[in-house]
Formats: sequence, C-alpha cells, structure tokens
Amino acid sequence: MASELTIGRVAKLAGVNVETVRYYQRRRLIAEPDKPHMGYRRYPTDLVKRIRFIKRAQALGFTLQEIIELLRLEEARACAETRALAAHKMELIDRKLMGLTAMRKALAGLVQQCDRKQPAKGCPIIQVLEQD
Amino acid sequence: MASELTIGRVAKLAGVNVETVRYYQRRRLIAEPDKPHMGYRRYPTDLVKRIRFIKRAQALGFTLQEIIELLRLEEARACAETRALAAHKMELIDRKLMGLTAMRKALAGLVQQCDRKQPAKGCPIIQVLEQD
DNA sequence: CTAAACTCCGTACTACGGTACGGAATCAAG
DNA sequence: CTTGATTCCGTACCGTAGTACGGAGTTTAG
Repeated sequence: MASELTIGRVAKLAGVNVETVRYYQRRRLIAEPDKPHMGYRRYPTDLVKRIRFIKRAQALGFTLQEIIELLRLEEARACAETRALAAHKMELIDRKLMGLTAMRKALAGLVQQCDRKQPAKGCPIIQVLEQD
Repeated sequence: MASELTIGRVAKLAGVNVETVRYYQRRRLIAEPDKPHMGYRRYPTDLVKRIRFIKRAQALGFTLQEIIELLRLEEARACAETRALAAHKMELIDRKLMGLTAMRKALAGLVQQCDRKQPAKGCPIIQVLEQD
C-alpha cells in the first residue's frame, strides 16, 4: 500500500483542513499511522478516498456516527444492512420533502394573496405545519 | 387572548422541556409575558402552537434563526414587506428542496443498485460513495 | 398549615463538527 | 547551515441547540 503522503498533502488532496483529518483520527473514522521514531507520519494515498467518502456521505445527510457505521458495514461487507441504512435515510428525506412542499405552498398562497392586492391577512404558515 | 397556562403546562403541551421554552424566550422566538408582581408568569394557549411550529420547522432543516424570520410572516402587517419576506423564504425553501431532492435521488440510486444484485463485487452503495 | 411541586434566574455543562493556538520537533530549499 | 514551512500534540475555543443545577420564592394539595 503506497504510503507516501504527509497529513498536509492528504488534507489538500481531500479538500479538507489538516485539523479535520486529525479530528477524524480522534473520532476513529480513519486510522492514524504509526509514528516513525523520527519524522512525520506517512499516510496511504487511499486515505484521500476515504475522506472524500466521508464528505460525500455527509452531504447525503449522514452524521459522522452513521458514517462510522457505514464504514464498519463496508468492512463487514454487509450490503443488506448498508441498503437498510440508505433506505432509512431516504424515508427521512421523503418526510422532509413533504413538509417543505407544504410550507412552500403556504408561502406561495401568501405571495399570491399579496399580488391580488387583497389585504394580507397573515400567513397560515403555522397552521400548515401544526399537525404532528 | 386566553392566558391561562404556566410554563410547565406550555412545555408539556408542546412536548418540550421547560428549559427549552425559556431558551426560546432568550432567543426571542417566543415572547416572555410580564411577570406579575407576585407569582408566576402566565402564557397564552396559542404559544403551544407556536412551539410546535418551531419544532416542525426544525425537523425540516430550518435553523432557529431562519425560523425567527419565518415567524415574522405570521405577524407582518405591511403587505409589501410580507410579500418580499415570503418570496425570499420561498427561495430558501426551494434551495432546501433541491438539496434534499438531489440527496434523495442519490440515495434512491444507491438502493436500486443494491437491488440489482450484482455478482459478489462488494456493496454497490459503498462503491458509489467511493467514486467521485 | 405544611410539604411537595412548581417557577424563577443565572450560570454551567452537554453534543456535534469542526477550527484555532502555541511550543517543540522535523523537514526541505536556498 | 540556516530559515521558513510543516508536523506533532494537547488543549482551548467556536456556533448551534439545547439540558442540568442550585438556591431562592410561590403555589397548591392534602
């Protein structure tokens, strides 16, 4: 395994802060290579991919804790569980989409009301999102 | 306006902690009623709805700061201002919708890949997250 | 009337996801 | 060989959104 990168290089290639790499080490999302008796730690080039993976997963709405789980499932090759995790996230997103759509509709109604020069009677936005 | 609730009653009805109600007062998401010279503050029953709204909006991904602005719509008097604010918030919602829709699409793709059961080449979800 | 429960208020602490700081060691370029 | 950049490491700090604590005062049920 090519171990040729310094932490700064890793961070730059992955598009994150050096401190973030160190933070991920502390959170055990990535391994910390042994420190040579003299000199700086060397990181495998693969680590860049792993950090990018973490960042993409975050962008999909996973927390670091969930990403730890995803990475564990990867190592365990537990595809079915991984799928379940993704499906669960999707359900959450679907619910959010519905709520946002309802809110958008309420706001659109308000804007329309204004444009019809009707006295703006306040927005029913609270009513829209009141139900559990 | 019926002002019959104590803070504990409000919190219980809204499904939040008493401390959360107090925190929302500090953040100015809800008003703090005047303290009577003797005794406890009394809260209008409507406050419960407002807190539920806050909670729902949070679940949709709004920050408290954004929710403060959404709540201003409920009180707005001037039509033009209301319209501008509403239009602005709609843009915010549209951005959120786009982000979530992209997320959903990505996740749906991942789940679908899983279901297309490829021969033992590792979990497709992980593979997709590994590529750029 | 007393005891438990509730309220008030300020302050401190929590979790999350980082970011910043500072001194010592080490490395790389000129 | 010196100078400047980088690394190492612990610790402190940031913003967000609360939660906990403790010692008052107040209210209400028995």
